Amino acid sequence: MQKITMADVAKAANVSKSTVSQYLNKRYEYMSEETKKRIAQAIEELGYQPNFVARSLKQKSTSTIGVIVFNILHMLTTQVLRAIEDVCQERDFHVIVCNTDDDPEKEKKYIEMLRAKQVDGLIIFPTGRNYEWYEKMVNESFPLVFVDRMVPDLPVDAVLLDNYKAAKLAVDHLADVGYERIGIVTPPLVSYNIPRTERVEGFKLAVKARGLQVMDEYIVNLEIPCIKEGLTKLFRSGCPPQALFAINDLTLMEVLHFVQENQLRIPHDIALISIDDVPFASIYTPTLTTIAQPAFEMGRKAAERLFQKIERNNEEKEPQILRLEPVLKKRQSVSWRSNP
Amino acid sequence: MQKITMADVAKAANVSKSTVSQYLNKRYEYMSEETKKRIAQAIEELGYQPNFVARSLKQKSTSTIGVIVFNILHMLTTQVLRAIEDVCQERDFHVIVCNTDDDPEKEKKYIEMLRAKQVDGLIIFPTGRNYEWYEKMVNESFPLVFVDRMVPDLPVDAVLLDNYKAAKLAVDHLADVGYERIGIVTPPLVSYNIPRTERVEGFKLAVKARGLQVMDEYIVNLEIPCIKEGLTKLFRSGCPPQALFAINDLTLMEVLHFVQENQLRIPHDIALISIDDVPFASIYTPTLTTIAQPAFEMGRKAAERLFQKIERNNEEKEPQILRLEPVLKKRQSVSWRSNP
DNA sequence: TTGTATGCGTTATCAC
DNA sequence: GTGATAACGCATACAA
Repeated sequence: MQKITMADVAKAANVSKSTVSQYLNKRYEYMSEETKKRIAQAIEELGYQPNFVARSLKQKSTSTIGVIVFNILHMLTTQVLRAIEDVCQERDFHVIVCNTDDDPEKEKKYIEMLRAKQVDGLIIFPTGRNYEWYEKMVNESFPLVFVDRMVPDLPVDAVLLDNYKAAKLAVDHLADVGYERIGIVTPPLVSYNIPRTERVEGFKLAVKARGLQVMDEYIVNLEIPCIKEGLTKLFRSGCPPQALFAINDLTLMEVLHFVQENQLRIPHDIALISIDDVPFASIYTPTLTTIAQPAFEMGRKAAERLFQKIERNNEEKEPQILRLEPVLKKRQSVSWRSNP
Repeated sequence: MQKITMADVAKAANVSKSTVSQYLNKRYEYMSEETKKRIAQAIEELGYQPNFVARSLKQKSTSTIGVIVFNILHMLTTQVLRAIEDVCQERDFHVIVCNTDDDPEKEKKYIEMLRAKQVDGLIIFPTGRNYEWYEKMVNESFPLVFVDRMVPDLPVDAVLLDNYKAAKLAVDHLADVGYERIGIVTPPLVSYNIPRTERVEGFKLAVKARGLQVMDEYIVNLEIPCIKEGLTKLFRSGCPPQALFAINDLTLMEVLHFVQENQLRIPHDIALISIDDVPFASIYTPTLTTIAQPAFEMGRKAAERLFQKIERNNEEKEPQILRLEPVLKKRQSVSWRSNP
């Protein structure tokens, strides 16, 4: 089963390779109907399939982009990916997906390999810990867009949630219905993880803006497996929070486990709000109040921005940080609380 | 910022291109330390990055596989993808992910384009409706593995759930604890969707094997948006089922919505079991009894099988249909029911 | 141990 | 309108 090439088609149709190439690229202008037919027939008979690799080599463009994510298992990632795929589909581009487990070494390797494979652009959910590599791409003005996280001091386009607004939305909603002692649950705060930092920061600002107290012990920042224990301690203390704000879906899961194990009633014993509109929010009992990230919009915007850069590579626009609007989904896990 | 090529490196290091090529491919055997150093230095100074496309053209291998799925948003898909990615990572392969929305036209186009891009193999969650294209790949003995679904009468390796066993597991568990009137909920049965068909078939067999009655009106097969309505009708009828078996996560969601809207109590009013171990199974109230698919194993097995075919392309083994074991996760949504 | 020549399958530039 | 011919960047057989 050796491959049929353009040369074979040319021979079969009694024309030259160049003519076949013209035909394939629809440069019909100066081509006789006769030859067109003969070529079409030869292609058909031989079952010729163009070799895109050769074409890519010549044209210096692969119609392929790379997407490097830190965890493909996150809902957000999947949805963003889906949106990116849709945009690519419209343009006959393909997507190479790579998973880093938030490991900078893997990220570095992927960046290197994908660039070696000559992808036309890269969308990255960055670990945030490969500054030189990001910078290198910027310097070469290689098409690059960050998603979900951004890297400070680096002029790279990024599409992410407006985390401050999301936190404010949560706090304001809780405060509006009468909650005063509000806790927040998050994985550890690390400098390179911007969303976490921003959400906690936004939380503090919003609490203060409401004239409420920011209680340090209400800020639970622990590795995922330790969260339940941390919450247990907090709730055994004298004055536990009346409401918890879970910073993302994974922490929400831990909070729910905690609630279940301790037979707490939502929202009576503890009100709950979280970022990420988990799929079971509307079927949980009670239904869960969440703050949805516009995941598809994030993916679409990121992809569109990337294609802008791919298509007119020259015009060096200012890097643009898109902060998309969170959406409050009011459900039952937060409800009116009369003041004591 | 024009590209640095091997020729540039060769010139800078004062050697020929071939020597550089040797160096890059670690064919050090007959190379003097001196030249090695010079080449290494030249590469470093020029910031040379190999062009993998050119290499691929020459070697007829791209170190890239394609994965065509029908819905990347399904948990199962994501998990399988993740496992595939892990296997590929070990081998320095990359994965191009394509999403078909279960549309055969899109699938066809993707198969064509990915083959044009010279991927070394393909893992497909098939729509089941591109028989000729699948067959073409088989005839050319192009490395191909199906996942989740299989296509009857086509000698293609496939990795899927043992759907019969899964259905039997569900029915037996329900029967063991005393349920007799068992219903099943599924999207429409169509010939090309093997898992659905097998699960319903397996359900019927298992019910009969238990000496129970297969009631046609207990087999709810409707488009997802119609399921709630169908269930409503069923439960208004004289003799509704005591337990429901949801065939996958999407139908489960509909069943849960139905349950919630009608304020039914699980498992008192209706017991529930479903295939797909949804992430909220253990935090739902009550916790949900499910039958887990070994998603990671599926992905890993599929990828390993594909690499076997890629590596020793010749040996034409009999196609192998791997049916993986479902795992019953007993939780609270099914519990002892005393016979009336 | 290193260099030369050739080819991988296309596309692009010119002649004809 | 169509056909030579030369790239594209790398790998490899063979020569030196």
